[in-house]
Amino acid sequence: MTPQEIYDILRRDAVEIYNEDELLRLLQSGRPLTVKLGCDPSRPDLHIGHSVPLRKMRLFQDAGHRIVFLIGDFTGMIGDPSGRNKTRVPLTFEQVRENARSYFEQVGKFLDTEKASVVYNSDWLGKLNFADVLSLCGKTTLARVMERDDFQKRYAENRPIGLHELLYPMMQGYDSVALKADIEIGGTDQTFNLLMGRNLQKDYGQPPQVVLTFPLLPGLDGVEKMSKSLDNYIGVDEPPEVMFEKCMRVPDALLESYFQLTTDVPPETYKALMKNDVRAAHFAYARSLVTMYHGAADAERGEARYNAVAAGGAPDAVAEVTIPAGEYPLWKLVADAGLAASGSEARRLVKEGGIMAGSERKTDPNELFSGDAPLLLKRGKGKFARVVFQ
RNA sequence: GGGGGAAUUCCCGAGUGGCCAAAGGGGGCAGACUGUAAAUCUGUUGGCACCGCCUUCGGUGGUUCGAAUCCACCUUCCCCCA
Repeated sequence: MTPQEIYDILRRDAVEIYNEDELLRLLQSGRPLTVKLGCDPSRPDLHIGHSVPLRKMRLFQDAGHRIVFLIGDFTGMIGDPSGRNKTRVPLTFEQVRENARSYFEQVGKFLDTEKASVVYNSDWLGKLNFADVLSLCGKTTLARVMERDDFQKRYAENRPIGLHELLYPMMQGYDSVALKADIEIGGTDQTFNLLMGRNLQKDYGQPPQVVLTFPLLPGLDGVEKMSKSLDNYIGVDEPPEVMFEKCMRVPDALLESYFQLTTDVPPETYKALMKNDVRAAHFAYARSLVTMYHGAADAERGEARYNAVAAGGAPDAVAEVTIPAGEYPLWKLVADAGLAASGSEARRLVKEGGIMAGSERKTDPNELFSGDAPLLLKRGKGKFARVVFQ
């Protein structure tokens, strides 16, 4: 790809570029650029929302640039007591390294980890003394820091803002100084921090990095951004069947952005598809995404399973639970099969008509079953388990 | 430093001695309708082999036959004044 082609793709997918001319000039300069991406040192379960910036990193890597994953371990080790977030347990050095290792392993799905480097910001932030920190703080003002909309919001709502939190943007910005980053990419929620890096670099006499922000992928609920904790995600490590099914659940209104941000399907193709038949477009999306992460054979399997369940049947492969032979009330089986979190929930589900045993809808939680043959249970629209008596 | 408020179940938020497993809304789950979508309507939403019992209302002690509700201390947060 020529620098111009890379530039065009970036321009198409980025929300903002600060600024475009500098980016084009850098790309055309012919020298290998240092491209920075900041990573959270906590839970390293990657979902396809993460793939948005990672796919751009890949673009740079393929063009021979130096890509750097910056692990924000310094803040992670201090712990962030901010806002509503529950007690966030500070991570230990070992945990951070372990998380980073796992993160990197998953990143391998997107790019060549051999040719990428990983750095930890504790390496330099941990060495600053108080005078250094003060001098760093002197380079901005409270008003500037408070511009950030989440600070503003919290301030307006009388929610606490830790003094150290005000310094986070400074720390992140200083990372760019330490790395002499040419380009930094991130989600739109990082805009302020990324721009802080640009400012600080100028203050430290470096050429300011170009900042590229990319859209945050909305989650399957269509409201919040995709995240594991909100359970509205498609994980890159999920089994093909699950992935396929989740793809089919992507809200219609979001399918276009999912196509654009998470696949290589050309816009003309998916736009035409969506115009003709939204459901068919979902299938196309599911196929291309599952193929990307698992391969064509798995995509076919996922599709076959989806169709079987959609037609009212049961999939071939169902999780099996073995329990000792005997007589059990239905609710107990539902709970033991893992289809309900507790006995009470199992009872409720059965009463509400949410449970099928075999091909019959059951409504009496106390109906007894004993084990001559394995029993297939179905909860709701697509959760299955087979109970085997032994 | 002084004064005044607040902490409730997944979230927001009622409740100010027994009628409270705790109103209402959000979210979740399930049913109907569908495309295993959206919208809409309905039910449900602490646990327990469950018509009864057990544990929950920031923490620890106390008052009372009885406490989410009253008292003491503690913790955390917010507001006002300086």
